[in-house]
Amino acid sequence: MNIKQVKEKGVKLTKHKLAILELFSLYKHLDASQIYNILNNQGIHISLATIYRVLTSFETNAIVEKHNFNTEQATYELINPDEHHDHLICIQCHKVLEFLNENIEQLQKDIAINNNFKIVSHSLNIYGICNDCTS
Amino acid sequence: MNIKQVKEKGVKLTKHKLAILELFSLYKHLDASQIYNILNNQGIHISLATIYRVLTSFETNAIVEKHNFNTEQATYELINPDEHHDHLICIQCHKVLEFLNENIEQLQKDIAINNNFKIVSHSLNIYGICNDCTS
DNA sequence: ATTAGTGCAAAGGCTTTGCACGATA
DNA sequence: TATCGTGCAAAGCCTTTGCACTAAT
Repeated sequence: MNIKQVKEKGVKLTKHKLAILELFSLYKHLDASQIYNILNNQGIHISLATIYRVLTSFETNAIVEKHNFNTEQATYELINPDEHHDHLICIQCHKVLEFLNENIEQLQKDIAINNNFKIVSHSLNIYGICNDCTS
Repeated sequence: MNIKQVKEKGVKLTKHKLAILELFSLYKHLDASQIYNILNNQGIHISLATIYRVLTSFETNAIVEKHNFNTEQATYELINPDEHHDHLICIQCHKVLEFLNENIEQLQKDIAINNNFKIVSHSLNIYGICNDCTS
C-alpha cells in the first residue's frame, strides 16, 4: 500500500497521515504509542488522540490491519493488497517476522468448507523465541 | 483438564474455583463477564475481581488458555493437555468452533525451523460467518 | 466562510490492586 | 490464631470522545 494507492481509495492525506504512512514503510509493525514516541522524537507534534483517529480511519479504509498479538496494545501494519502473510512473534524482544505458506492457506479454506463456514479473515500467530534471542 | 488433574498441579480448589471449572466443562469458551453473569444468575455470589484472580491463577498454572479473539474481552478455555485445537470464530454470533489439522501443525513446525524460531505456542483463528448465521 | 483536522482533558471499558473483612485450617 | 480467599472501591491502562481551537479549501 503506497501513497498512490491510498489516494485512489479517496482518503485525504494530511501531514500527520503522511508521516504515519512513512513510518509504516520503515518499521512495518507499530503500535500507537510507538508512533507517538517516534514522531514526537522527530519533532513532529502529534497527540495520541490523533494517532488513534488516523489508525481507525486507515483500518476502516483497509489501509492498515490491526493485530492483537498477545500484548496489551494493538499492533498495526500496512496492508499489501497483493500479498497476505502470517506472523512469527518473539516473546522476548517482540520482533515480528512474516511468512507465507500457500499450503496452510489452502488447508484453512478446506477446513472452512468442512464446517460450512465463510471465511472473512484469519490470523495465524506463532509465538516463541527468535534466532537473535536464542543465544 | 479435570478436577483430578488440577489437584495434581498443586492448585488448591475453593468453591469458586470449582464453580468456574464446572462452567468451562459446560460452555468451553467464556469471558470474565459471562462467568460473572452465569454464576450470579445461579445464585452464586462472586465478584469480577475474584473471577479475574481465579482466571489469572488458572492461566499461570496452565489450567486455562487465554485467547484474544478480535473482541474487547479476553476469552478463556480449559486446556486439554492431550489435545490441541484451533478456532473458527463467527463474527456475527461470536460462536466458537474448534478444529484440528495435523498438516497445518506440521507446516508450522517447518516454518519455525526455516526461521530458526523456537515455537512456544501458536494461535490460528479463522474469522467469518458460521452456518447458522448464513441463512 | 465552511469544512475537516487537532489537542487536551475527560470518560469508557476491561483488568488489576489495596485494604479491610470473612472463611478456613 | 494465622493464613488464605473475597468483595468493594479505587486505580491503571489502552482507547475513544466532547469540545473548543486551528488549518485548509
